[in-house]
Amino acid sequence: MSTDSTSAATTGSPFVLEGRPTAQLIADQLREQIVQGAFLPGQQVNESVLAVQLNTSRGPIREALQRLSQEGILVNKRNRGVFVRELTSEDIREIYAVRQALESTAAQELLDAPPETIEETCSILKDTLAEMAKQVAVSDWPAIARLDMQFHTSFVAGTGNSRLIRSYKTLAAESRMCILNLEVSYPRVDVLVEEHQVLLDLLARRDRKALLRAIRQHMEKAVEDLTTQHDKALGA
Amino acid sequence: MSTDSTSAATTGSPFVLEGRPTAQLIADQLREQIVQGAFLPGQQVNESVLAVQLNTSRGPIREALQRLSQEGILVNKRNRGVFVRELTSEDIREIYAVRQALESTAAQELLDAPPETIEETCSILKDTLAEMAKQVAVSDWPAIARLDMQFHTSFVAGTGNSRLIRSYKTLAAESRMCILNLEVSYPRVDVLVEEHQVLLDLLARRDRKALLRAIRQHMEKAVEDLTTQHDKALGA
DNA sequence: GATCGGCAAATTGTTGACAATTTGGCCAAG
DNA sequence: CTTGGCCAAATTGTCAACAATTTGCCGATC
Repeated sequence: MSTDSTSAATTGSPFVLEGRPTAQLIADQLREQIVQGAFLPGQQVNESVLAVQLNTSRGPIREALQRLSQEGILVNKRNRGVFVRELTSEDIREIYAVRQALESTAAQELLDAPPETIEETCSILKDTLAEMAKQVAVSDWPAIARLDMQFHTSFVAGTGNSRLIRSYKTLAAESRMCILNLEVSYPRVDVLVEEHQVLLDLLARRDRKALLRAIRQHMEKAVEDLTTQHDKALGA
Repeated sequence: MSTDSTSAATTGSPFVLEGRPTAQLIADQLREQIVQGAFLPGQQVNESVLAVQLNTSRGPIREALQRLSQEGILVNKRNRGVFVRELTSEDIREIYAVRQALESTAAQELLDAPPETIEETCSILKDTLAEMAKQVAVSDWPAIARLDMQFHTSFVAGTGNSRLIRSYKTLAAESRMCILNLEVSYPRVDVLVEEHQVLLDLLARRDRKALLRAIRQHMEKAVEDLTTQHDKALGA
């Protein structure tokens, strides 16, 4: 914790987890921290210390951790504790295969939706993309990773299909964990913005076939980048 | 577990939730009961009574209920309780749209897998189908519904893609809740076996295109059946 | 010197009690 | 007769203490 500014803990402690849905809040907060790399893969997450850190008891913490375990970003070893999941190249392939399936479906549902739905989605995506470009300029990689997934999540959210969204969000969190480790090996981050811009344009133009192809290529490229990076780190 | 009858308690107690992963056990047990219709849609599920019925405390019960809430078969109203989810026609369309996406992906992954993987999957599917035919003969609808989803789940499981499987299992549970209400309006249950046999044959023949088409049609037909049934019940 | 057995520390799993909140009914006022 | 607020019951949300289990270490023995 400490100074990382942006979100989450913010500050430390003056406020005591305001709000109503407590365990959910903790889960969201933790997910954000994990996904941003505040906890290293394989690291143990201790219930008791979290309880005191967040100024609550182990009950809500436990619920939150269990939730994140079910989402797959934590693993629960019986009577041992929960640990931040370590993702293998195989995991990456799995995640992106499912993402491709869901996002392709989202594309089709979106294109069959009323025009105003498409337009509103495009508008949201445009804003996200603009923000991403801004962060690319200052090379804030965690922010870029966040906006990358926000783009895709908003895309899927445009369908309004709550099951699609629910399934996708889980994968989005896992993807952010992957992307985070990609930082060093990405020579030109601006291609990221371009790639997403292509997706947005194709949606706006309602070019179904090209959009589906672009999604597939986007995913395949990501797997390529992530696995090579991953294997390289492993070999080193 | 005796068939239905009263409900949960059944049992009474000869066995006390043996085993190791307790909360998970409770969740599985509850999911099975809910999905079999032991709890009616909209009905409240009380933590305390479950705790005494299952001879445990509220802690594990709570975890199990939260898990099922996250899966979507229960809904959690803050400070009110958890209730069995009531599915609308819109929900049905959502569920089957995602199922189609995931199952199509599973088909493609399976067809790209080594032959022995396909063969083993076919073998499992064949057994399930045989069992289904048996239950059709005696018109045990809950069993048929269970085997229906077991067929599809095994199909997806054949890919070995754990994310795919995880996402699909959730939808499978929701689907069973839908199918259960379909009983009365299904004049010829044997077409169910035939339909699944077609899917199995196409997988065995590795006919990619036809298999994908069959999956799409299977899902579309299901939505058709389920929504008309649902709307009829609503109108009545 | 290596290995097996037991011991202690740490962590999760479980439990029962207490607090907070929502809901429905009841009573009174208009 | 209707409407408004108050009160009580029921249920979940939270908490702190206790129990069970796993792990790694240390010493004794072969």
